[in-house]
Amino acid sequence: MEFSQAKNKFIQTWGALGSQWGINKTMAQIHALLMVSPEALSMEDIMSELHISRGNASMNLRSLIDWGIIFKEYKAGERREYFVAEGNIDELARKIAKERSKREIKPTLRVLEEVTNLENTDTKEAAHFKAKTAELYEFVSRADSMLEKITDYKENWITKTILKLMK
Amino acid sequence: MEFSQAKNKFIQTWGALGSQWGINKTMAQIHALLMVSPEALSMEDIMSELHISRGNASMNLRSLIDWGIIFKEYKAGERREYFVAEGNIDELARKIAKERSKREIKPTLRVLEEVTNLENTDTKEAAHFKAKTAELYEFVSRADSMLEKITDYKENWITKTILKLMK
DNA sequence: TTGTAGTTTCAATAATAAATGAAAGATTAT
DNA sequence: ATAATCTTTCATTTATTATTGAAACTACAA
Repeated sequence: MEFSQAKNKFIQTWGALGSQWGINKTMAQIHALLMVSPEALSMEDIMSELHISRGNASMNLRSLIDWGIIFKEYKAGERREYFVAEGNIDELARKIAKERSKREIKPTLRVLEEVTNLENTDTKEAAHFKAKTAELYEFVSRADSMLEKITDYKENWITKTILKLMK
Repeated sequence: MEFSQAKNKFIQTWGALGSQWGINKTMAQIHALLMVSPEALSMEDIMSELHISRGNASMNLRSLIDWGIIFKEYKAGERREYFVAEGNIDELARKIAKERSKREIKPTLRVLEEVTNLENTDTKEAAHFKAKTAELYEFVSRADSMLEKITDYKENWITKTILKLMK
């Protein structure tokens, strides 16, 4: 396979994966492009490589920066901004996990906690509801804290230890 | 809070969470409804509780069955079908993890493997590309196998062990 | 075999989400 | 100041995804 073909395939695949995970396609593609670029790229570079508009590029670059997985870079004597991706993949995973936890899991936990505090458990339905949501709360909370712990070890020795444990 | 309010809030929240994870809203809502229902529900029940059409209900029930997280139930002497959710939450998580791995992670791994096999690494770009995709392959592959191992232990002792280890 | 009670399919429509591009904002150089 | 270069915003358009509903299909009962 040609380099340009391989690169394109990688960007498309990463974009598709993004969509399935609730991240918009372009955002994932820009990230893919920056990951495999040895040099920082300008907005123009990104627009022309991915055939997207200025507005689209601008907005998605901002989102990626908000997520903390790409950074701005300035070149001496140049006004234009350049962008690079987080280079360390463990760190990338850590940031994504943290962000999704903050945006999705934590709010869900708050709702679960709220609805499981239902006082009135007269009916069979209400009692079952309370039990199930409590169980769900426990589970989600446990999973979230596991994820947090696994990803918080930057050196990632714990991951290796776990894998060894489970051989 | 009233039971019916709490129930509604839970269903809405679960639906919203689903969308963010690439699962359609109705599918997640049906699942939420069945999870908190002590009795099996018919398609009619689901349609009227969620105010959705027959076609929508039928299609999403099928998807949920394909995922293995809800089941059909037949009542003696009744022609109509009833549905119940997987009751065990660990088992639910295991099935979801397995399904997403099969549908998304495994295909991604195949592409990563393919593109990283690029022969020609003359240019700096190509060399960097090969290195990055290889690194990504290693990472995704490691994460996938961890997930598999964690969720495969039905009794889940390993999860508890890990949490203890990381205190 | 016809009717009844149910389920599935799928083309049409509606709802949602993403992308465009032109105008407005910044920032630096002259 | 004014121009030049670059970035951001956001109303509009376009693309994607979900939903509807009516017809086709299935299985059983009379």
